[in-house]
Amino acid sequence: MPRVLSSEDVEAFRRRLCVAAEALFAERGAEAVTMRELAQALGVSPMTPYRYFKDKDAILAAVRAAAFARFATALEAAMARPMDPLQRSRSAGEAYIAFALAEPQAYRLMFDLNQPTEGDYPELQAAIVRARRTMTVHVEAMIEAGLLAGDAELIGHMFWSMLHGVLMLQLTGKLAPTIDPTKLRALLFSTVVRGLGIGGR
Amino acid sequence: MPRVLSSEDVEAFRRRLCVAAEALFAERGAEAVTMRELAQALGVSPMTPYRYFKDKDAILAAVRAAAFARFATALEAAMARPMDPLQRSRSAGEAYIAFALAEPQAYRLMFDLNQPTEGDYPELQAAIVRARRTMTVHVEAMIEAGLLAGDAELIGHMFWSMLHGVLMLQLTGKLAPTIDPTKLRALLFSTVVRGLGIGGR
DNA sequence: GATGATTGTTTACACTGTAAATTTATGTTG
DNA sequence: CAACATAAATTTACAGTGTAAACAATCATC
Repeated sequence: MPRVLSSEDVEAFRRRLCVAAEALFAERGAEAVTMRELAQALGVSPMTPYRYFKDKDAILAAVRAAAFARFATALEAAMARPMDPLQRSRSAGEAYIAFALAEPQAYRLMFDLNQPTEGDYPELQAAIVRARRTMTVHVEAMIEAGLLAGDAELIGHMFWSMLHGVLMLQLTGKLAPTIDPTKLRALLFSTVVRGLGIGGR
Repeated sequence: MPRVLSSEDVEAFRRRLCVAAEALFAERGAEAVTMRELAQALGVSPMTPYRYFKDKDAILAAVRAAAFARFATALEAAMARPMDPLQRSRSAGEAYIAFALAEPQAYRLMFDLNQPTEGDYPELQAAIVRARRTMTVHVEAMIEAGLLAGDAELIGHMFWSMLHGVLMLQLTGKLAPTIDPTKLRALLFSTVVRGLGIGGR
């Protein structure tokens, strides 16, 4: 145990801890993971994490922030290649869905969990606003391109609501067994697109 | 303490317990409520509830079942008066929203919580299917009236998804502060209705 | 090399759900 | 009616939780 930790060391350990925590959270849900087993996974004593994070809530906040960052990165990547606004919008939606289905626990940590102390973690706060922005940029683009008219933020939230709704019902196993989630999403998307009058007519 | 409990007595205590549990759950969330304080709220010792329910999970199941029942009753009431299918559908949607906003915790208990042992409680199971049916009846009516074409269950799930999405984002405080939930719901509803081509054109 | 600060560990505590032992109060029986 | 049997409720006890506080171990600096 070296006497002094460079801030890189601290950062490194924090990252290591976040990775381990994320893996455990993804397995059995955040609530079910114990500080003691998290510590064991890192090969340190149960109290060591407390040197790097105030408490379990702070760890949760860090893991959430990381998830938001990955999410934003995934969406930005999906919109990176040049394409027309409608394509870009569809691509963003697909990336959103892909992320939620690939990392359901991360998705729920981000968008389902209600962390009352959320405001105490500026890093998390920043990650959230970045993710939110990523979700509305393409709507603005569509409006600017004249494909759509109205309040960009409101319309963005509409797409968000609809995606979030199906995904949450699917992820929590609430859909009727007879329902094919993919079909349901397709119907939703096409209906909303038609309702907005995008792409012609 | 009478020596033998009639099944009415048992039922009565169970109901009393469920009411108390619901109140506590609504205040601070189900997870945060302690068996000890639930017992205290009932004026009994901490272990007494275990005579009437196997464990805390069973209490949660009972509370959820009660919530589903109230929910179904509310929706059925909203659809009771004779009206044309479109009105009925709108009325059901409004009742859905009203319930979710009036009892957000109950709503989350019903539709957000993932209770892995859900299948072990037939009463809960029954309450769930009743609620689900209530949510699709009016879509079937619309299809029969020729206002709509397609798979009733799928379309019903579409409405459900969209309602659930906005409501969850609102209830978990994820909407941007600039967004008016009522406006958002109105936009969603009108867009989907137009997209489905209901009511003319 | 002694000192002091900083890292990590050990111990300890209040709290959780609940199993097991124990008490209490009643209905049944001699 | 007294004695018992038994269901109902309570008390006690335990393993496990997050984490505060005491402690031990390491190294930079004089």
